[in-house]
Amino acid sequence: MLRMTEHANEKTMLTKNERLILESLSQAETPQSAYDLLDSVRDQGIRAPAQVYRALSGLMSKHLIHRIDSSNTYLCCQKPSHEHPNAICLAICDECQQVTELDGVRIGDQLEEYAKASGFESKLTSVELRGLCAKCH
Amino acid sequence: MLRMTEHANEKTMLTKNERLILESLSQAETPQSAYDLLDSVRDQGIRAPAQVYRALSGLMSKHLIHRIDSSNTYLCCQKPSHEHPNAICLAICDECQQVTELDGVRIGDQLEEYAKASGFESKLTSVELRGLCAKCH
DNA sequence: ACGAGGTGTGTTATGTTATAACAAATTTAT
DNA sequence: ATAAATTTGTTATAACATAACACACCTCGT
Ligand SMILES: [Zn+2]
Ligand SMILES: [Zn+2]
Ligand SMILES: [Zn+2]
Ligand SMILES: [Zn+2]
Repeated sequence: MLRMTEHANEKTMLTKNERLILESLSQAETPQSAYDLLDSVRDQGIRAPAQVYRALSGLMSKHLIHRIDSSNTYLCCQKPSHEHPNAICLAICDECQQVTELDGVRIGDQLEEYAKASGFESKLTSVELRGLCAKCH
Repeated sequence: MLRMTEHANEKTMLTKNERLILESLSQAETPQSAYDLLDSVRDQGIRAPAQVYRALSGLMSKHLIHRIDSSNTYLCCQKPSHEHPNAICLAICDECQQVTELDGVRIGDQLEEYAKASGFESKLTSVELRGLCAKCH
């Protein structure tokens, strides 16, 4: 971990492996699987899935990346400065794989309303839209 | 498969394995993994994952079951008569695992609106809310 | 009746995604 | 300095999913 003097901004508190994985993800043009990432950081000393999954897990809890459940892939958050929204909303193009992150606060609030009608108290919601992006349709 | 004379209602056109899996799923109290289902139908002649996955795949395309991407599990559709909505919305209790299916037409339309602002044309969206159900919170 | 085409089934093998468990190294706190 | 906490490296295994192929069965046109 980093020294105490660097604790100021919690978002920059990344471990070595988290930095490697985040760097690799940020250079990718499309969402990457954990094993894609493993391949791309092998030459930087990472050898086992567990190391990658630990880094991914840390980055997710810091809200710097998101996981796409429908494809078991990961991508950088496009709103890394946002307050943790109650929903993560990703519009994923089935043609070119580009992803656009939508406003998770607005959509999350709306969904929370709907759910509340059934007595459900939502904490964390995930929205994945599949279709065609502006370029592809 | 059934005879031609029974083709009338496409929703009842289930294969033997689809019927077995749907029956098993409908008796489960919580969402089941493919391997949970495999265990529960072993004594009815199903022996391999591929058979289960084929049945699940068929049932999903007939909109009789849904898959929960965040937990790799499957459950019966709670609105089996609904016209195929543009969104499947599941509110999943983290305490008791009960799932409530919300109105996918209404929510899907709303999300489609939001996405369109980014030029995205959505076809099929999935919403998974995590939290506590009415009983548990 | 026959054979072609389509669909469903059974089976084996393999591919893909993710975690458990533990020891060693490093960082931080006292 | 030493103890405590965290991060890392490593091996092994668990959990989830599909590929590929042979065979059975039904339907349809001849
Ligand atoms: Zn984000
Ligand atoms: Zn596109
Ligand atoms: Zn449904
Ligand atoms: Zn509950």
